[in-house]
Amino acid sequence: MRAVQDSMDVLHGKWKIAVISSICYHNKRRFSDILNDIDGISNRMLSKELKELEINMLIKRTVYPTQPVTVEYSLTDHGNTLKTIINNLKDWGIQHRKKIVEG
Amino acid sequence: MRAVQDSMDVLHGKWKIAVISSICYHNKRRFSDILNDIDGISNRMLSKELKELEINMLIKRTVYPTQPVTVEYSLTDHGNTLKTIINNLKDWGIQHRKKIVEG
DNA sequence: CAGGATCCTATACGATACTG
DNA sequence: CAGTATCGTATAGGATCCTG
Repeated sequence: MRAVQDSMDVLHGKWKIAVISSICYHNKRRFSDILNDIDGISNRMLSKELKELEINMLIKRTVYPTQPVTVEYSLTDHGNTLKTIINNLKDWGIQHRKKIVEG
Repeated sequence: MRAVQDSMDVLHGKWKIAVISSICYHNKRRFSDILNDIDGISNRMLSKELKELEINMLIKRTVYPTQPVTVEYSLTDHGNTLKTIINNLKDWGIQHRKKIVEG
C-alpha cells in the first residue's frame, strides 16, 4: 500500500503522465514540442513537471550549446520502466470510457 | 494519451487508490474499517472518495437495515479490473524506492 | 527557444463538531 | 455506525509578462 503511494508521489499532478508519454512516444523531445503535444498545458506547469520528473530520475535533460540553446528531454532507463504502467492505464482508460458510455 | 487521462480522472486524489486497495484486500469493507486501514485519512475525505468511486462504478455500496445501519463497500466487476494497475503501481513503487535509495 | 517571476483563483484537503 | 456541515489553510494550477 505504501509502495503504491510511492508511485503516485512521482506520477501525481495533472500533466505528469502526459509529459512522460510525449517524451516516450518521440524518444527525444524539446520543450516547445511537448508544449504543443499536450493540449492545455502552460509553460509554467510544463517547466514544473519536467523539473520534478528530472529530480525523480525519470527523464534526462540535455543542453546543446546552440544559439539560442537547444534542450532535449528523454526518458532514463528508469523512466522507461514506466511504459508498462502507462500502457495499462491507457488500456484501462479505454475500457472505462466504454463502460461509462454503455452505462 | 486521452485514455491515460481518463484513467487518472478516476484515480486522482490523495486517497483513491488506498481506498480501492483496502476494499480489494478485504473483499468487503465497512466505512470505519477503511478509516482505520488508511493512516491519516479523515471521515470527510473518505466519504468524498467513496462517493466518487461509486459514481464511477468502481465500488458498490450495500446498506443493511440494522440498528444503526451497516454499510458495506465492495468492488464491482469493473473495479476489479483495476487490480492489474494497482499491482503494477505497487511493483514499480518498490523498484523506484530502491532506485532512489541507491542513488 | 527555454524557461523564470509574478499574481491570482480554484480546488483539495484537514480539523472539528454534529446528526439520524 | 456512517456519515454531513462548516470553516480554514495549503497547494495546484492558470494567465500573463519578462529574459538570456
